[in-house]
Amino acid sequence: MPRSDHVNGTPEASTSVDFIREIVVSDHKAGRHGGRVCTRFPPEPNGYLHIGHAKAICLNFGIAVEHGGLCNLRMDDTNPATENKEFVRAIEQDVRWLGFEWSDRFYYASDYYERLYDCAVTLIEKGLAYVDDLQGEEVSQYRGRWDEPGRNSPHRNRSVEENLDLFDRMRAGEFDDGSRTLRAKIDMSASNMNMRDPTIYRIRRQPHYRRANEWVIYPTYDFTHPLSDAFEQVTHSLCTLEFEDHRPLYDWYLKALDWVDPPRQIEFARLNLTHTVLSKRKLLELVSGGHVDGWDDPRMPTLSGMRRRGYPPAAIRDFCDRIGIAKANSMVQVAQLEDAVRQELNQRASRVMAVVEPVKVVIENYPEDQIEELDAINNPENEIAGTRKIPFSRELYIERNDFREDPPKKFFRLAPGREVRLRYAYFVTCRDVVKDEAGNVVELRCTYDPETRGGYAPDGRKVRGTIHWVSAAQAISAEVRLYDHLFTAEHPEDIPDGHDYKATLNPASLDRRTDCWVEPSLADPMTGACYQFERLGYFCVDPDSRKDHLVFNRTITLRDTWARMQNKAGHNRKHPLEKK
RNA sequence: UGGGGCGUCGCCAAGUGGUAAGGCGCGGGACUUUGAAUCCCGUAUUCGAAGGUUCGAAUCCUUCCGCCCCAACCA
Repeated sequence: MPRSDHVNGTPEASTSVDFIREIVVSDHKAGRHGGRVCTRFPPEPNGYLHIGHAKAICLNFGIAVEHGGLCNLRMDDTNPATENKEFVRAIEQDVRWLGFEWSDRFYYASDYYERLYDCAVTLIEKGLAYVDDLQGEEVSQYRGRWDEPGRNSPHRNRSVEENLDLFDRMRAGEFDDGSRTLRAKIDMSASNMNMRDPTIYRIRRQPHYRRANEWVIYPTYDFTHPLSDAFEQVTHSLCTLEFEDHRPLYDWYLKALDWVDPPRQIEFARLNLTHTVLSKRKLLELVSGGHVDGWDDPRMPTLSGMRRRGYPPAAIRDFCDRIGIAKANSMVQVAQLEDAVRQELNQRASRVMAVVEPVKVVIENYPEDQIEELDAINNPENEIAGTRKIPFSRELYIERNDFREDPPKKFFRLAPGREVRLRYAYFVTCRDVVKDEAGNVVELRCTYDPETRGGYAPDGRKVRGTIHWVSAAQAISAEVRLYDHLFTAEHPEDIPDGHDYKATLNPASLDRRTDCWVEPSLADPMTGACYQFERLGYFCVDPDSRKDHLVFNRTITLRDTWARMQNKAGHNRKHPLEKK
């Protein structure tokens, strides 16, 4: 029993927090930043948000909520070449969908361009920045290497007046793209490469999606970011590990501009997930290369893809809580995410019956024209969800793999001469198997026991198997899209040199079934609604769905110990390109 | 090769000198009109390694090993 339990007297209070929250809590307690807590989520609108961003969103918005603070949503748009409005729209939608709200604190770095320009002028005036005429290759030559100091640019010692004049003319468009830059005057021999006179402004004749042709010079990330944070009075600026090296520069800019009560940058490890990729470059490649059907393809790790797939936002938030925040590079197993999704859906999803791969069953001793209405429970996890009526008749569909002509050991489902329970209906026994010329099973002839209505045997006899079904005459036809991991490789990015990660794309990641049957209660579902198709998994209504053509996405399967038992025979599905 | 980080169970991850939380996964069992859910039980004598300090070390010191990031006018 941890000692803290006794100290604060609450036995369950040993909830540990991550190192960032620890810092924020202690800053808050110490009354730093005037007792305020303000974070921000600063995506660049050059792609769609993915599950890795969700981690950052939950962290930033979560911390703000925990302290009665604020979290800003800011478009970090300083590179007009890659950014656009569609991405801004999608980002807003996804953050909102995830369950967070920023009211009027929606900002654009591009709204700060004038102010940033003024800051740059101040740096020049203080002798801390200069206009450099070195270009591309020369710059990197002068920068030196890790183990050798760089050299000062020959233009490093221009007068303040000359710098001011040149910088003004850069803005006015007097110089060609790339011909000059504004650089911070720091230290060309710094061991941290970021401090070797980093670029502040570059010349780019590139129309901006919001500022059009207003500017021909654009500020760099390293300059823009600390100042944007400062302008917005952010207190804690949380970012990923690769920016750790940039922190001295982040602090330098704020110090150079005499910023009072500057924000503090803290870095944490970004998320990696098995069986997928999370780099913007690769996601873009999957979309533009047509390997998936857009950013919101249900197989994508994007938030819009997950939304379409039927992942509840609460499950994603729960997942982010579970994985925690730390500084060690990590690779989270996708099973962790899937478990969060199942847990959420198990509570929420209405149970219905649907048959994805149908085989017809005829109940020989059931009256030809009779239809019964049977009671079915909507959600055993939630009593107030109530019950519904489902029709039963002489002709039904059951799942093809719930029948085996030659059943293996421990197979509890239907087989010649075997009795099973049709869920909420009757016990039936298979009497005959009808096949086509090719030997495929096309129909099962069964008999039912009228005494077992509702699925109960008055004589107390047991059946091991209960299978789902739909009544053929009332069933509604539907398309069902079954999804699997986008990559068969557990670590698609970790493959031998000379190979393309796309070679590990899973050819079976999408399996469209067009001849499925669902129970009549599903006649007119709302887009996005989620269901559990009993014994199959969780499904949601795809936006492609129409009243006369229902389309369901399989969000995730149910746990399937039977399938696992069968697979145990040793074949793991490791991709041939996977290492070791 | 210089700088910055990180190494605790298969995967995440607590732990902050007092004798290794928790979750996922996995294995076993109970229950079962979803082979689901639920419920039990089991899963690190040891914290990258080796030395040292200490009554006591995952936590402190030393050395070593391994992994990640950095030489864009990307973010």
